[in-house]
Amino acid sequence: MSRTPLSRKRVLDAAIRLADEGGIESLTMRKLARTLGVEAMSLYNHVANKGDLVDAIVDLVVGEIELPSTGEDWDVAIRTCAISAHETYLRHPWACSLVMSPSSVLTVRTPRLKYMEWLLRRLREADFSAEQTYHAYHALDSHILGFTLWQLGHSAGADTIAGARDFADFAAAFAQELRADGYAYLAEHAEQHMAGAGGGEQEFEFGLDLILDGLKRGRGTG
Amino acid sequence: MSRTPLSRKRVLDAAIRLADEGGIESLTMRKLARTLGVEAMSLYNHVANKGDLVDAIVDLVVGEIELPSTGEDWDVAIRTCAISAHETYLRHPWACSLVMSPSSVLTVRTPRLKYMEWLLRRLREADFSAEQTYHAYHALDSHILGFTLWQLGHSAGADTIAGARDFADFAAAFAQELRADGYAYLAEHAEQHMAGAGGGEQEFEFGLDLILDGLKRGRGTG
DNA sequence: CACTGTAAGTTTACGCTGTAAGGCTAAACG
DNA sequence: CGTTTAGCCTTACAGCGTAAACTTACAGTG
Repeated sequence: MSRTPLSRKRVLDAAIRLADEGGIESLTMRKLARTLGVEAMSLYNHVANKGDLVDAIVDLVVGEIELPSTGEDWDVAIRTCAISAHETYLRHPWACSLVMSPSSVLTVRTPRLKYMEWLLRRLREADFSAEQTYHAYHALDSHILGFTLWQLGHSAGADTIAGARDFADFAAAFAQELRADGYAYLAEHAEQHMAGAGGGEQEFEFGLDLILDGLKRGRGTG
Repeated sequence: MSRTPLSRKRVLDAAIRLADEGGIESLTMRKLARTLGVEAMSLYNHVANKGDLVDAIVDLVVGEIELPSTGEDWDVAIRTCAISAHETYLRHPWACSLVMSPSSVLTVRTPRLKYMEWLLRRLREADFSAEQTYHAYHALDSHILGFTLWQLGHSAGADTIAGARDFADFAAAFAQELRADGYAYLAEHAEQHMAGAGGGEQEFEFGLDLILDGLKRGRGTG
């Protein structure tokens, strides 16, 4: 009967697929089981509970982030890593907020530890002081997660709009409405958003380079 | 009978109090009603549904952010605003992730619009180009929300630890364990975290100034 | 005064959630 | 062969958001 037997990997892969398609709130034990042709309770043979399941798929996602091997300069290595993280979180839009969400400071598992250790090591080996590294790490991680989450929030809405009607018309009408309500600068900003169809890579790298340049300038003086 | 009649304000205030105390996931229509001495369905006379309730309390929180009146220099005004936002989100730890969370790009209500418009206006009036303003806004907002969320996630765990046992002993043991597992730099980082008892203001302002300095340097050249 | 319309609160009910407890089946082992 | 055990299923429960219908209280009008 049981055609392909369940396994932790099969469960986790299906869970990621489900979350990628419908968002994390659509990931339900019953629904996940259904996509695997199984009953909900069977999942508990491979997963302790839903929290464990979620932690595990977040770890899988964090494991996708590229950590360039030693050899490249610290700044290009960190830049590559940050961009890879950004792309990874865009591929799995539900993961970003889970990585940041509370309740996960002592539940941190190895892929996350490896990521953190890698980033800290590259900074320290680039001759940043312990204190500078401490600050730099936070500035970088805040930007990676914060910006990506921000971008995800706003692209979710934009998709809805774009799919609904003629985009250009809608954008113009929306900006006009904002201006009528006295939000002139916001209207300008919204227009810039709707004009830049390519997504947020440019903005992401702008902020990233702001931080990296600031770090370079401060190195040695701390 | 009904001693103090319900009202939207009473409902929202109670909801904020509940979320402040037990986190957003502990905010339940039934529980909220109970704290108001009322049945769950009564709330729907003052609130369209739970989504509306949540949107409304997020707006109240965003409304707490200080937007310095014109008169101060743009950089100190924005710095004040960013720090006020940081403190506000620390006061209401559940709000930060909601502000960033998807589904809220066209649901944005006036307090959020006012905040965005204010920040964009200060930048444009400081002679940043439209494009620079676009990037600067994202860099700033990413840092404010991203860093705060990051800090909240990690302080939640720290609180648990601190309350549980002798803090210094625990911290030393934790760092030692990390080192034993080959995470030397991470151990150093953890020690820095546990040493800095004051919380994250210092780190927040470090990243903020990194961005503000970068913006100052780029102004006019774009 | 009675009559009526409306707003506010309650009751009941439905379909959803995560998961504890226990039963069934089939392969693995002595 | 009998027994153990791992994997899966069934049932059940408490809690969730909320639709629909019911009850109550009060304001306005004649």
